[in-house]
Amino acid sequence: MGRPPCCDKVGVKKGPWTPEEDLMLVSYVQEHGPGNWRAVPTNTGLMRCSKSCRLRWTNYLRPGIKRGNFTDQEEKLIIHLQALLGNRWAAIASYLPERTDNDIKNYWNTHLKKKLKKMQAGEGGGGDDVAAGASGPDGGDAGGKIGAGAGKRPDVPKGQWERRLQTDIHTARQALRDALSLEPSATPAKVAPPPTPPGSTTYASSAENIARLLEGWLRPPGGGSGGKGPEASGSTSTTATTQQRPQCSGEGAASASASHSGGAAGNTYTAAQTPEYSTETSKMAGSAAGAGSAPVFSMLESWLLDDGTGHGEVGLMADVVPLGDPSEFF
DNA sequence: AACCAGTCCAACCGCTATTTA
DNA sequence: ATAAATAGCGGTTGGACTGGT
Repeated sequence: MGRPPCCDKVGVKKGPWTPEEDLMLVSYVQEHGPGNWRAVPTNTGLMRCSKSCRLRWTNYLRPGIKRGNFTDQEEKLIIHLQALLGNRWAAIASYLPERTDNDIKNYWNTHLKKKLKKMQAGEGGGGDDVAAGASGPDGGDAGGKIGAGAGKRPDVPKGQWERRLQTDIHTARQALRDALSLEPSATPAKVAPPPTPPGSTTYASSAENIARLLEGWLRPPGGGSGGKGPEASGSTSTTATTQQRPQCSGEGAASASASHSGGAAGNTYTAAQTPEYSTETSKMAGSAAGAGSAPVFSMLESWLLDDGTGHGEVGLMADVVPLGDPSEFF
């Protein structure tokens, strides 16, 4: 009965992606758009399973992805959303359109978890407001999956859990308001896009990314500090190295003529054209989806900080957060 | 300079949810 | 109504990198 896992097929390549593969995938998606991942390997000739292609696109090649350091704002947002939603990284990521769920998850596991632990140890349980969320740093439902049974409670009527969710939203709003007001310089009403630290990399467009990748890839070995060519130890790590650490391939961003400041503007496949990217996030970010995080933060914050009761609280939540099993929230 | 332990992150794995035939 | 196929999510891991000794 059970279907065989797609990746069990023989001849399916695993491991790090090469720039060439990235290029193939990007050009395919530019032409056809994301989705129908099943067809991607066959149509592109990639020896990857569809799952791997989708993951590569959403976590790495998709336009508008910001990489590098998380800002304090983002950090606080993640902490509070995690307290509210648990480890539902995709839902949390919907509030941070420039970040992938994988990124947020990694950041949580490597940074924030420890940070909160330390803080809690230091506070002796008193609790900084940051950790004052519903379920604590690890989330009461951590690891829980929608419908995953283990921690599942008896069915709650939808109306009931929505009311409870709304109550939680009020709590979360209050907590977030507190957190955001801690920022001395950042007036909630207009939060400038987080300044990009010198070392961090903003992924303006996938085409640009690929251009940069290929630049490093095609460079004769010995040219750069990280310049092991394809022939050296296979292709592994070239991708990660060049992308994670742009300085390895020379000036990195400087080599890219594409519009860096305009986010995805320079890409032929704009964020607005990307269904996956445009659906939820564009509701918040509007037409400026690729222009940095400001619009997103502004809308979110204006919602969070809006004292006017009311209209559309649940609506926004329903728009932004895919509502799963209600029992996950309690 | 060499070694080692810790950190970080891209990618994989297994599962559930949703869609389709 | 049912089963199969596909998409998506969250947890985990492997390996490169970094900093300390």
